[in-house]
Amino acid sequence: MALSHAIMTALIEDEMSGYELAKAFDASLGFFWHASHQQIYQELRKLADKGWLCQRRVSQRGKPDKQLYALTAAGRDVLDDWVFATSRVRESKDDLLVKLYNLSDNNLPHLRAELEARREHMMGRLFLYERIRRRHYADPDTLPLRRKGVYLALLAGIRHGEQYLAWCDESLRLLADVQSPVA
Amino acid sequence: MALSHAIMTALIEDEMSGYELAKAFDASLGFFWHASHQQIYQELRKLADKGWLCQRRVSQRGKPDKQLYALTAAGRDVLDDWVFATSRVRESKDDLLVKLYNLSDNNLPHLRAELEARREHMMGRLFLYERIRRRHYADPDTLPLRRKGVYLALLAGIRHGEQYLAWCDESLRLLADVQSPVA
DNA sequence: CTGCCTTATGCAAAACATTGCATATACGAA
DNA sequence: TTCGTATATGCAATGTTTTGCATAAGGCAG
Repeated sequence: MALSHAIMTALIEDEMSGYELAKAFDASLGFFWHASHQQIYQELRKLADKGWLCQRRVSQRGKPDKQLYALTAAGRDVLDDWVFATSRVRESKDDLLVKLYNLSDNNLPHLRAELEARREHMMGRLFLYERIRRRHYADPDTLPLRRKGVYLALLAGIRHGEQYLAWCDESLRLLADVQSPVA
Repeated sequence: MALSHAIMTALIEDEMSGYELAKAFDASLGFFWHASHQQIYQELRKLADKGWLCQRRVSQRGKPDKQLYALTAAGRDVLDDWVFATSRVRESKDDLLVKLYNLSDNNLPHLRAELEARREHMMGRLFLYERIRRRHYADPDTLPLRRKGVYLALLAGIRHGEQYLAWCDESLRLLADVQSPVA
């Protein structure tokens, strides 16, 4: 219901190939909307069939041909309408939280390790976010409107990351002084 | 790949019917793992077919019969093993963040309204979480181990909610003094 | 006694997502 | 010259999730 819209969103300013889109997703929109290249290629074709994107083949030197996709006027309209539809909140579906319901002496060390891993992962993610913020969004108030929106999405990622990190720490602290079962 | 595990997790302590499970999901695990009743019924049958759950029909007075499902030893083993599998992080897929990439003078009022709505929604959610916390998890350090895990999951929800609320406020602030386009 | 709500379960189809595989060109390193 | 990596696209099968519909009994309000 919305990968299509995420893809069209990525094409607002520039036409792109499936491959470039996959990269762009990894570097921006994909922070909150992951999509594999297979999904992207399939969706691109569907969107082109519907007339929301148009396609043109481009030859390149030293590289295979690529298919560039651009938003059509019809696609632009669909996207604009979609923004006005009310969207519901989706829960995040984190395995780790379900696993924590199963916490026992037996799996405690493993779950501690998973918490550590999440902590590391999120730390790396935060460094990346912060670098992007410093480079492109240092002064949010002066940004043009659309960039403010992008900034707020990034900020959501940053705030979420900070909070998640703090939660990992708090969790590890609570689980730190649990006694190992007596042998 | 993990709805099945969430369901088995919900059955660790008590046998339940599909209907009861759906309710339990809405009130606890469903905070981070939403599942509709159709999904639950389908999954329950699959799990029973695999021998991870066992089924028994119970007649009730003044109500239709219900199918109770309980975790088998095999199911218990599968669940235990699953906890040890490393789980990857899933991104949250929030429509609103994608919509913010489309921010314009045109949709600004609508997106502000959506932010307000999220704010209200999350506020209600937080009240609920806090009530549960105060009632059942007032003193985390003294909880038995498994309950500590459940508490940490709840805490993740609380921290996430607080952060989300703050982000909504920050976003509304940034978008508050944007000039309406001159007519 | 009619209509609506809650309890209780389910089918079928469609939409969406993941996994594994397959193909091809070109560049640089060993 | 072979191997790995990056570019570039795709099929097929499977698995997961959503949407829409259907059934049926009992309780309660008007």
